[in-house]
Amino acid sequence: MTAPAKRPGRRPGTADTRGQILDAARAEFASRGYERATVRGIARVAGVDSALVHHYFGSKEQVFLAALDFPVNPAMVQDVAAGDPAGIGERLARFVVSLWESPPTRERLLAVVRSVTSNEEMAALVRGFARPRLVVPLAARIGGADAEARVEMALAQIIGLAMARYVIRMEPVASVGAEELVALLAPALQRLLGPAVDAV
Amino acid sequence: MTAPAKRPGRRPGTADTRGQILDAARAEFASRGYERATVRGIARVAGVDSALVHHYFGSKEQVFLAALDFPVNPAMVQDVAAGDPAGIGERLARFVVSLWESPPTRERLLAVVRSVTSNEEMAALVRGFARPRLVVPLAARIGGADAEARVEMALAQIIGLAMARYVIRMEPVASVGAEELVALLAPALQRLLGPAVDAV
DNA sequence: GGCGAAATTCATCATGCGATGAGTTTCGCG
DNA sequence: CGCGAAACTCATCGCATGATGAATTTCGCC
Repeated sequence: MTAPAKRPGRRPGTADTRGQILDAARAEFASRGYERATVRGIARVAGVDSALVHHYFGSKEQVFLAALDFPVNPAMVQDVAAGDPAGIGERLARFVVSLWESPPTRERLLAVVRSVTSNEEMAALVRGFARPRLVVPLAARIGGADAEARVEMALAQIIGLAMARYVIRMEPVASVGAEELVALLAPALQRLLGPAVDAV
Repeated sequence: MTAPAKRPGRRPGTADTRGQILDAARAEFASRGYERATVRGIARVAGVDSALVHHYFGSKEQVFLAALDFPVNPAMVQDVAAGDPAGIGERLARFVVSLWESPPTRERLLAVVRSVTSNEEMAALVRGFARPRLVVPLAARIGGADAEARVEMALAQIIGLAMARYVIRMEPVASVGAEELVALLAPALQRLLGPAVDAV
């Protein structure tokens, strides 16, 4: 009645076990970060022996990389950058919030955020991704002397919001709905990225 | 010439060994985060047997807490909140940058940031600190309907900047000087916390 | 229907960790 | 100067981890 007496050897039928392992890995890495997640834990969640994880992926690090499989392609960033500069904050906010509110993407992003703080390789990976793929294109689009720095401030706003909402879970931002989130983020981003407003 | 042949037993003279252990712990926790830092590593840096760390502090967690000893007192926040609302962004930016540019404080903050992502207890600690000590007082001061949410966006901007600059080390913000940092941060914070400007 | 390849588990290793208890040396009070 | 307490190391335990290699079962092709 309980455990179906798991015997060694191939299981009958066709199940996407590899996929289940990846799902389990994503969940574990997202909720614990790279260091704290364990191959055995992933195997347990996937309902599988830990050696099978090694069989498919070789090492913990490779499971991690396979589980990430990053879902932001350059065209999306182009779509955000193009169009009316007066709406760039809103478009970027909507894009970011939609990424975070989609569970599979959120898991990947959380895994990255949770791992980047204690893993220099992860930091290097993010660094190598962010600058050419996000900072430079967006900065080119908005123009101005300190364009890159302003784009990075916008990125910082986004990263920090993710930390506050999903990692630290600070109230009230942890609980507001997606639409209110956009309403909060959009103006902040707009002021960083939009045409000069000469405020202060 | 090499190692002075360390024997067991109390060492002659008076050395602040406990303090050295705390320094080593701060350095280790700051650069690796809670999970990755090890009691043995701390002991090695302090030039001491790992059992001595346990002798003084009992457990790894208690070393961590002792190494933190948080240096932000409520009066500082009051100083930032008080005064001309038109200057609150600048005052807060200067305060934050001065914290991060002071090495001992930076180590403590980095330890927190590096640990909060993979340690729910740490997250709870930050949550319990941020809301009553920072969010509520500042929100009360600036007023308005969504004051708390706006304060948290400002906090998010600060947290995210710390991540970008010190953890991920994204260029250019990783390398700009303190004064330029203030110049970048101040307007962003001002727009979040200052009197309504009705932009967008 | 046989056979190689793929899928799966089992048993096991070496390593590094946090922690503990016992032993040794020095300090400082009386 | 004696003696208890404090500072310090050593040896060791038990545990969890990542990893490996051999054994077992099923699949799918010829």
